[in-house]
Amino acid sequence: MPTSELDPLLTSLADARRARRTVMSTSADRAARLLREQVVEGALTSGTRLPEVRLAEALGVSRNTLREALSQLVAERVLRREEHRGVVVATPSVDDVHDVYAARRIIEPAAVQHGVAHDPEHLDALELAVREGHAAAASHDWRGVASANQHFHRAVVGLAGSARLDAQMDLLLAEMRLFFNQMPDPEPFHTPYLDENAIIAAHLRSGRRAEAATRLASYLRTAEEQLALAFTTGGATRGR
Amino acid sequence: MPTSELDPLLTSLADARRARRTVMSTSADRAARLLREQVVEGALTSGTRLPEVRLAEALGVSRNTLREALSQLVAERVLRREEHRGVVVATPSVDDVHDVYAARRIIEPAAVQHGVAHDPEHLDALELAVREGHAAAASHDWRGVASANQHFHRAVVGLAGSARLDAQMDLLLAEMRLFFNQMPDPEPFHTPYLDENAIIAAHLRSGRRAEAATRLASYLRTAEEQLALAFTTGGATRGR
DNA sequence: CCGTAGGGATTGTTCAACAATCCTGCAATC
DNA sequence: GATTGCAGGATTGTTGAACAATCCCTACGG
Repeated sequence: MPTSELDPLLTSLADARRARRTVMSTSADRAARLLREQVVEGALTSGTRLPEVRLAEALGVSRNTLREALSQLVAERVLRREEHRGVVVATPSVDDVHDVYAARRIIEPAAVQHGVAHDPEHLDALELAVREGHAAAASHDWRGVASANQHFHRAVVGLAGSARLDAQMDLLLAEMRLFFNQMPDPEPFHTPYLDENAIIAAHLRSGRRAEAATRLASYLRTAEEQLALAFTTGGATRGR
Repeated sequence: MPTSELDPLLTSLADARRARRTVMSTSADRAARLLREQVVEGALTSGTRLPEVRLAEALGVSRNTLREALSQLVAERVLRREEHRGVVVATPSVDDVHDVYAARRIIEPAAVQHGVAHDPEHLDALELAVREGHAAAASHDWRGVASANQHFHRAVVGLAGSARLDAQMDLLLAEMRLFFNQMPDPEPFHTPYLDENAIIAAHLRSGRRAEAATRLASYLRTAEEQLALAFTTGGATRGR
């Protein structure tokens, strides 16, 4: 290939173009992103039905493109489609809690112990999430603590160095938000794990992977128990 | 609840109804399932564009419902959408190979070692896949060997006991099919791993999880190298 | 050889419609 | 009084046609 010098320029332009694309994107994608955001942020509590016509005009798109967005979100498990009854925000049960944690207990400790991307960049992301969590806790912002916690676990999976695994983890974390939004009193659930995160990050910074992995594993076990307990006893507000 | 005796009948009916729903399903879902099948079975080689009009009339659905199906499949990464250019069967690169294997190297050994569903049922599934592979090899059906291999690894992940992880693994295995379909000579790639599968299954039947996990880990490492090698030197037929 | 204008094809998106299905309320019945 | 039957309305599933925006290719001109 004789063309040599301008190659970097070409690729950078292609990148920019792709970036603008992802910013602009299509109407369906934009609608999907908005809806996903609303669901994950808890603005739409689980179980609420989403009528297509109202939703479409609220988003300023036609019903058909809205349905494309909905298909996308249903495939991501963020929404559930019940035939001829409409799409609803998923209403997870305690079984879903166990299923999600079964997956997390497999993925996260393994990423810590056998990940191939334990570079400074990812370790920085871990510690950044820890600091973010402490800051949010200082101002009694439990929602911020929850966000920071999720950022921490996303960073944990990032250590594996697989974009596909990262995407999968994002889906799992989105479902976690649904769990939280369904709990009666989510606040005390998050704070205890702040210190645990800090310890794990420190272990990893020093290269003590095994310790970090076992710590994370037991961490996840207790978190699962607590969450399941809150679901059964606390009478999580099931969909009517 | 005083109503007691007919409760089982009620639940069984509800189950049947749900089952029929998943069988019949909607047009969009059916189209999506057909397309996914075609892609995974290798009938549609990677890189081929899928024009909406022709595809729609081939499937006997309108363009709008087809687009719903396509949105679904794009969300599943089975297809890739390039704006204003159409959806194409994903054309994986070497980077994708490494990414997929990074995920598998995290998930599979961990499922073997720390899975919570090592019950007879799942172990039977493992051994069934082993036998299926040997049978296919006996009749020199390399495609059958590949299928059996995938069934084996799906069963491995099944040991984790997480439906979500299973679904994720199905996606990864579908991408593996794309890799194979792109290789010039896939036959000799699959057969060497038959014995390896048998050994791992035997280890697990005897409860020797650690041995099975390490064996599987090194297995995946060499498989990744071989596949990457075939991609770079073999001149995998990139999109025209 | 390089750029460029034009035309055809394909995608993104909307609108309007219709059948099928679901939900709600009310009347009729045992 | 609770259940059944039955309209009527609302919502979903699906279609067909249309149009602008964009891409791809080709032929033309410098």
